[in-house]
Amino acid sequence: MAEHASSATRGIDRLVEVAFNVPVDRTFTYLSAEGAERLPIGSRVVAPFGRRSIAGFVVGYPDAAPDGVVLKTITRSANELPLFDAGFLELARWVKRMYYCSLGETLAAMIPGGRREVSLPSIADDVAASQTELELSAEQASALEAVFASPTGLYYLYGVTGSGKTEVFLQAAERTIASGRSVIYLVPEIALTHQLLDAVRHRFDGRVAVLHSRLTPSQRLTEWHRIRRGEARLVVGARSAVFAPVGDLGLIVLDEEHDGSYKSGSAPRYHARQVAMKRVAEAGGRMMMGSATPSVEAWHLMDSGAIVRLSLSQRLSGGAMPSLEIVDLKKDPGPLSQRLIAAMRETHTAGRQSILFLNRRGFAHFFHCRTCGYEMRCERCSVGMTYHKERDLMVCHYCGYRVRPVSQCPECGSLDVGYSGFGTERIGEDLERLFPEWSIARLDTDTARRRGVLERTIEEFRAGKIDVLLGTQMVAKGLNFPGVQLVGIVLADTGLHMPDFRAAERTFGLVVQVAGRAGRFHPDGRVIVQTYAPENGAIARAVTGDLDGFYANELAARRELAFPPFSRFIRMVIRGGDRAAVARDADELGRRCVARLRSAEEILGPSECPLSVIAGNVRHQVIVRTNRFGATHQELAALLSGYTPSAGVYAEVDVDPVSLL
DNA sequence: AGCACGCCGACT
DNA sequence: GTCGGCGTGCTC
Repeated sequence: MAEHASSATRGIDRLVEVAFNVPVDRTFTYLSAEGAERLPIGSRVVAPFGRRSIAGFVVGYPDAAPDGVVLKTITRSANELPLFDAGFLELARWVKRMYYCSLGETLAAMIPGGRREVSLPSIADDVAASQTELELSAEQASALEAVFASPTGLYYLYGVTGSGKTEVFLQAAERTIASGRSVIYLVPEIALTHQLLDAVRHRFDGRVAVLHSRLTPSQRLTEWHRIRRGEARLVVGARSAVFAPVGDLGLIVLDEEHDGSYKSGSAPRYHARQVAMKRVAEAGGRMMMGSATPSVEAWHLMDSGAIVRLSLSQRLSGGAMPSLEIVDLKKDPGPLSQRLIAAMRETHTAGRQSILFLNRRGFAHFFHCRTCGYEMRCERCSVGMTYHKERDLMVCHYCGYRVRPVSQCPECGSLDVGYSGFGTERIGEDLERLFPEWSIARLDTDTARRRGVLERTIEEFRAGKIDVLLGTQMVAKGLNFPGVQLVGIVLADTGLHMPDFRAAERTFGLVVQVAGRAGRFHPDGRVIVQTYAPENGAIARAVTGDLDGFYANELAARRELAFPPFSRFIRMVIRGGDRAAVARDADELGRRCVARLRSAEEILGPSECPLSVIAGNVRHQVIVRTNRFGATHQELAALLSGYTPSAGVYAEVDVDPVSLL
């Protein structure tokens, strides 16, 4: 008692540890308001910080005040329940450590930013999706049984589009919830469609919380508290939903596991798959991944047995695998080959629909001078400018910089200039000219910019009011249209020549995924793949459906180069406006890495990034390759804690980078 | 990251 | 003479 009294007089009882969303790898000690209850872990508070007042999170109770500073007092605590508990905080500390950022930055990324709860948008009544459990095929049923044969483990539903992965996921979720535990169901943002949401809302009624991008921060907060209260037992959402504060986590579903959007592009640069694995391991739950085109890493883990491979080989609902044909654009020139045009005519005559896919926006990708070789590049980035005809602008797709098009070379004045490298806008124009009497719709971020266009176009296409749907990624993922017979990939090579070791994997995955859009509901689906590189292994194997061959070949190549999954990368990008300062800092960081990362296999660089300038920032990189990740990670943490770049220079650390551009 | 304080050029 | 450029330093 005496002890308690004396500590109270010294104010120990009032000390709270607060984490702020600032890139400073430490927390700060405050006094809670006099006479107030001690603030619980997970409280959001507002406190004076420097010369401003900002929100932070209570993360602990120091048992001593720091030396030499006058403590400030918490201004107020948000009038709400704590946002997280000790277990959640442990997860945040793990993420912070793994991805090298501050605790406050991590918590800010894990927790919705809303300040007050609000009512949620009402659910649409017009539901076409299946509302009841479907009968499982023998293959589906045995996959489900395999998952539930053990209380834990990592499983992979490997199966073509239309093989019924979703139904197995939903029934696994139902069984998990029935056993009293909770479920997190992750999908790429683009796959958060009405179809899926209607299905889960009707099957799981009031027990589901959906976290999608159209929610306001306040609406997210409302869902967050519903999850914390245990009201929602199934959480459906994109990447950040992996942090949903469910109690007694029994299952995480990670659909479309190969999708790059599971990796965060800003601090903390976490991968939802890694976080999910960590969470199920801690909770003693199961994890189910699924894709028709697993990442090479996941395939390797399946080969090794670390992930159980459950194959779904048959298409359901009368669908059959489409026929795939390759068109060599060197022999039947594009952008739209005679073969593809003929196939579109046949499809139209048969009263069916076509989808054309091209992963590049705009009209043309290069403006160049045939006299002096000039090529128009962005002033602020090291990439070419794309011509957008409708807007009559040259646009940089990295930073948005735009300039007026010119009709003569800005360097030598020659009039012998031209555009090359077609995008969706150009193909759209070609289609209008070729098929003037058809209804053609284009779907990319340029046309979908206006609100409602995306939904309306999809609806009209599904209703058969559109003959040809032309688009980028948007038309490639998650959408199923009963009337589609033909899918044309306008140029399969787009990502192939990127200076990135995952280029082949991405190209392969894209072709297989897009091809899966055809023949989903009919046995006569047809896919035409146009390419300048028909002999390329990734494209050839995608077209022949030789998935085993692709993975075996790709893994052999990665093993040869000692690239992931046979090693791990940690990438550091040093960027800033001052070229000399960036080069100097990158050299210094590289030297320190060589000296101190004794466990690393190799230090690559420092060198210029392939995209050497973005938005006026010069970019250099150091890539660490290691077979002893734990040791290297620890050595790097020590190194970074004593490293401060020059003013105006920033170092970004990316663990297991997805892109090396 | 903010937001200050800090020292050198073109304006009422 | 001031207003203001953004360099660098700190935040309990």
